[in-house]
Amino acid sequence: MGAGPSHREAVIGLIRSLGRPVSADEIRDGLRESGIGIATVYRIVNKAAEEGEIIRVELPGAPARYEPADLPHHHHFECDACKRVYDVPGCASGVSSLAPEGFAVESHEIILRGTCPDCSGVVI
Amino acid sequence: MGAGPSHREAVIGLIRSLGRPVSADEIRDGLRESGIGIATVYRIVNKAAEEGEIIRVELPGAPARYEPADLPHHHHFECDACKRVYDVPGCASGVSSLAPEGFAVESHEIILRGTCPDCSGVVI
DNA sequence: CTGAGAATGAGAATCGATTATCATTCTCAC
DNA sequence: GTGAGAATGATAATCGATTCTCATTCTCAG
Repeated sequence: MGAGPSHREAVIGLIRSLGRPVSADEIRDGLRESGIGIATVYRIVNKAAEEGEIIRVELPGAPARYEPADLPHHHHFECDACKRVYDVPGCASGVSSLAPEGFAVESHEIILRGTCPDCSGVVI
Repeated sequence: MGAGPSHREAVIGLIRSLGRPVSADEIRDGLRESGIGIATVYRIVNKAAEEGEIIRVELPGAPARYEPADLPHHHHFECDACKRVYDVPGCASGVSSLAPEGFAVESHEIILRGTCPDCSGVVI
């Protein structure tokens, strides 16, 4: 039986520490000194997502990303330049009431796009 | 071969008439009596998107969909049951101002999910 | 130490969406 | 009617993401 696989701790720790949703590739790159393989990264995030510790964040045309499941309600910002995804706290009011009569809204998602501070090119 | 309208007219006409974004498969199925092939559907929508007549709508985990480029600003509702995507008129106020300091927002996208009227099971 | 069982990494396999290929068919100016 | 060139459909090929396979390595109770 497992007592506490260090790979799992490293993966979950990375996801919790970065403060933004990370892809499987980003996880492997972030832990490359440990020599972890991509298959192991997928095994760990799939299991952790199944157990409810993390959630899968899917954006159009991008690989799945993962973030802690216990974050408060928030949305995402995708940088057009570096493709990184950031968390955006808060929510717009009246989002659910946009749906026409007859549509039962159960969840919603807001994606902002543009340029992140790192890529803004504005060097002061 | 049907002496009907050209394939391009049929495809664009279907996209304009349905009032919701449609995928390449939906287009072929909607025009199956014409015997149009999936390759031709892709050729037409790619060219029309390039020319600016239609736009590609990408949602997470779904094939690309296409809708007229001249629609007013709106968003989308994806039915969890039938997977169809509907247009939702209007927009939530203050969406762009959600981004933290330093993030330059250039566009945004709102996706509502839930059950559409067709799938609600409420028969009146 | 030892063996059973779990975990791992490398790479092959798969998956759905989209694109490329190519022989055939169609169009139309002449 | 003819021929050049464009359009088409069937299907093979490709693509990126993810999963599967399997030989090897690790862990640890006995």
